[in-house]
Amino acid sequence: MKKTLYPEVFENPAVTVDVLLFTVENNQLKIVLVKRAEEPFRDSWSIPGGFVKKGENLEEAAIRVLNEKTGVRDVYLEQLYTFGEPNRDPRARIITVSYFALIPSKHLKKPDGEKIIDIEYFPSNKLPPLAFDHKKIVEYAVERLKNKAGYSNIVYGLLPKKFRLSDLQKMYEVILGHQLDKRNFRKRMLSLGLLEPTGEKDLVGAHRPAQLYQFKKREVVFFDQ
Amino acid sequence: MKKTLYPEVFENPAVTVDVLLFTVENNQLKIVLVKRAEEPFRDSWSIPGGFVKKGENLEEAAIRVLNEKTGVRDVYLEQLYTFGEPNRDPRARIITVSYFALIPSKHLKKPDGEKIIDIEYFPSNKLPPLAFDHKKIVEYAVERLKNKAGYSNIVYGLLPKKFRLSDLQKMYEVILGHQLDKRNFRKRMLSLGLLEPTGEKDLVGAHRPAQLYQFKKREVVFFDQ
DNA sequence: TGAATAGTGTCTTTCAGACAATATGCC
DNA sequence: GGCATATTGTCTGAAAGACACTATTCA
Repeated sequence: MKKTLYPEVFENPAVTVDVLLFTVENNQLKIVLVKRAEEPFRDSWSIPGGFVKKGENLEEAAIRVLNEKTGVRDVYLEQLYTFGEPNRDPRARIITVSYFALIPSKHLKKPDGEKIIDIEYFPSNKLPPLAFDHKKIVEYAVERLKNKAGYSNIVYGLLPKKFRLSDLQKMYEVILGHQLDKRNFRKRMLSLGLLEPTGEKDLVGAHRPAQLYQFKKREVVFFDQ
Repeated sequence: MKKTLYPEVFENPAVTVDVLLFTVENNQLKIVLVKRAEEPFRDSWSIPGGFVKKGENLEEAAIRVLNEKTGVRDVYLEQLYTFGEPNRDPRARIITVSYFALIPSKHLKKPDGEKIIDIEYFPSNKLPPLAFDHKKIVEYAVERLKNKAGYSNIVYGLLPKKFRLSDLQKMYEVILGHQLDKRNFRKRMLSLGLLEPTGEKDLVGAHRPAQLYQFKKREVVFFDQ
């Protein structure tokens, strides 16, 4: 079979980016979903996503789409996986490159667009029915997040600049889904050398004040890469 | 800005799959490259790849393309990363989903197509000039392979059905780029429970014959997922 | 018996995990 | 003093890493 130099345009699939935006709120790992305003799957919840534009690369597209749909800026995004089953979208062939990110829950804003978009956090283990193959994508992302958490400072995105070690521990506990020993957790976190004490103390509450820490670097460091 | 329900077709990028096919030969980690017969980058070496067809999913496309270009079948493929810089191909917007695989070096065959395609193994640390952004893709894949090797039986694909432990060790040494202690290696590999002795012995050479082993399961198991 | 590779065990160090008492500040 | 949270160290078991000698076959 002869292959044409230029692929037939009509065969080109559309390419989207989907952003899995996680947060921790009320001791639960939650994910941001938006309600679809159009068919197919009108009124179903879905992962915020959008088409990749001509001049932008995939990460730029993810950043733009995230901002348009959720108002969120300045987050660390990591490419997750590319889903491309031929019939995952009933309208047309749409291949989606998924990204994930973690943000503090208060960072979410409703976008300023002309129409109000329904946007909401859902506990990652109590999802509503989702459009397309989005259930599978969310489950894949949750799995990856749990695996990555143990070897990274990925939770950086979830915390304010200065935080208590007990805040940090709580984030890990929620993501991993189980409790951690306080002494072992502190030992390990501090030995990684990613944190530094700010010298400031948290003076809230009728109890001993906690040292506030911050991450030395803004970049997320992965230890398995 | 109003978003159309259906993306403008002319904006759709082409989507390809590229397969990074590694082997170990002469104690070197090598990768399969094909010489381009057409512009752009005519006569440059490149990663075997091809366009995703309408009815197939990404992995099916990778399997097909791999077979068409290299004659290789029945390999374990793993999705690696999706590259989508807008100008990575001078002809048009082409987004590529990369996969990688490992095969015994003898499995490579020149394809039976109408024209002879130049296809060759290159040591992964001595690459010729590559077309497009393929250098970056290969380097990314080599890095991932090294990181994965320690936690998986991914080298399964590199060995014949029955093999000596010293063969297995050699594969790891070549991929990781450094030597391993024989006793510690055997201790760890056998304790993982993935291998079983076949009872057969390798009677080649003027020395004590080696026990031949095989993997219990055909599936590649990753310990970090 | 010499050459070549197969096969094996111990010690040490390191890391993860279990576990409980003291410290500090506010009321 | 009572309450609430912060902070700290030891022991144990498991796994990783350093390290050297014996076993088997063939020429």
